[in-house]
Amino acid sequence: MTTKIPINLLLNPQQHDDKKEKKDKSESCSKLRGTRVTQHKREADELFFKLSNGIGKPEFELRCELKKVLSSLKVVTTNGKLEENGELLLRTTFQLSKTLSVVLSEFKKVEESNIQFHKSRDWDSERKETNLRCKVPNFEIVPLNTKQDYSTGKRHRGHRLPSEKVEKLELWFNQNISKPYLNQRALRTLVHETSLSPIQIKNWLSNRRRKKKSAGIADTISDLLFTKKNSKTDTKV
Amino acid sequence: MTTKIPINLLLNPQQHDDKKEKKDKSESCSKLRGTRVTQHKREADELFFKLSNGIGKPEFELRCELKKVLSSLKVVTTNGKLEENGELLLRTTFQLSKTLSVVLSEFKKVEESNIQFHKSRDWDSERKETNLRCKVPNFEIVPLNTKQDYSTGKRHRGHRLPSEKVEKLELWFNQNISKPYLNQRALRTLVHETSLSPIQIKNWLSNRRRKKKSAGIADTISDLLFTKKNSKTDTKV
DNA sequence: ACATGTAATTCATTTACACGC
DNA sequence: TGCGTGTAAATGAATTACATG
Repeated sequence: MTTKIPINLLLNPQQHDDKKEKKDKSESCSKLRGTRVTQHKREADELFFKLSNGIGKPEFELRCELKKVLSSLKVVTTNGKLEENGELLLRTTFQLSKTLSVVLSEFKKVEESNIQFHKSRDWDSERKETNLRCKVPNFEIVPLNTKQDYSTGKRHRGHRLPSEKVEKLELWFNQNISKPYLNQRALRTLVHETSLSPIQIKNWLSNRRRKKKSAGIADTISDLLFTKKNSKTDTKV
Repeated sequence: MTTKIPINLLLNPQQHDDKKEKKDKSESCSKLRGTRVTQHKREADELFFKLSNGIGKPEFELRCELKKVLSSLKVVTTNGKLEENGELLLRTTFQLSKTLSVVLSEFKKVEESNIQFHKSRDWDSERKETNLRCKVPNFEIVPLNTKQDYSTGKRHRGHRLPSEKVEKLELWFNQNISKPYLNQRALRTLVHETSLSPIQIKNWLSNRRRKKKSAGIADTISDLLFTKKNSKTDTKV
């Protein structure tokens, strides 16, 4: 059993958040806005240190501390004038805290006592030996485009197929790259593996072949032209 | 004076073409559909050879031959069962022919006799010494997103700024990356360079700072999560 | 069954503007 | 004022489904 967490819950407090999240955040931070930076930086460091050593604590206490960490870090990252590396570090910390907070919320929802999170590689390996119990859900970060509900059975043009099914189709396509055409047996296998209809699989492969064709040409020709494809002039922090 | 050619005119006969282009294409090719492949391949090779040696020819003749080349190549690339490299070569040829055809059309529009194209680097350097005359327009391939007309003065949210102006702003941003904030002098300079309003420039820089901030965090955190950002599993031809 | 055309939809991104500090 | 941030509107690429020959 895997609990799915939409990626937007873990993103920057800037875009792709849904309204509820935004409301919640601005509320919890408003009282701290405008206060001195260095003080909050110290406080945040302190809290985060406490937090990272307090894994055995009950879930509620952890959540309270995380909230404080998040608020403090929010202030620091908003108002702080730091050198680049310091700011990056703070932002990463903010994100990690937020991730932890989201995961804890999910646990709350599952309404189990004495549960553990095991999601991020680093956290995981570092405390394998601590009090592991039963009922450990697997968390999975899902990209935004697979959020929609396919249980209704209603399918429309433009609506995305679940990404894990697309992955399986992609795998088959790459394994049969030299001749990416279906025979009866392959179709049956894929239908079984993906639970998609034969029509969907045929459509998908047809579209995939077209995409491959197109992509190859575009790259080739664009090397010969002046066309500057790369609008990725972003300077990374 | 530069003549702008939208990139979509040069792209694959598959997507992102506008309706007129599509109509034109299907008409000119329909009569050839279904005929034997090898015959047309030979014909195409022949024509392309003739073409590449016939630079001194009048524009009209060149255009006729290009049309034939395009039709033939269309058939070959559509129906042909070739090994991968051969197909790629054919497609590249198709694209180059199409490029030439488009450029010639543009010349037609300018309604000048005895003119030369000098666009692609390779074509250019190879025939520097041939009959160069006056009135040589500069062709520029423009990306799709700058297609819209800004002459009306009507601006809306979401409507893209001309890419050359964005480039200038991007340049300024990167040159002042450590402190990307405007002073009076910088603002005046940019207003003069880009012909954008002060408000637009302020907005752009504000949005750009936000983007930088966000990008840095997203990258950082996504390295730590399982989030697979790269949907770029395309196998290039 | 196939390539191709294209409609419908989603997604990330870009631009503009609102609000509060 | 200028700033960061929230968010609306729009764009364009990509995805999926279906039509045609």
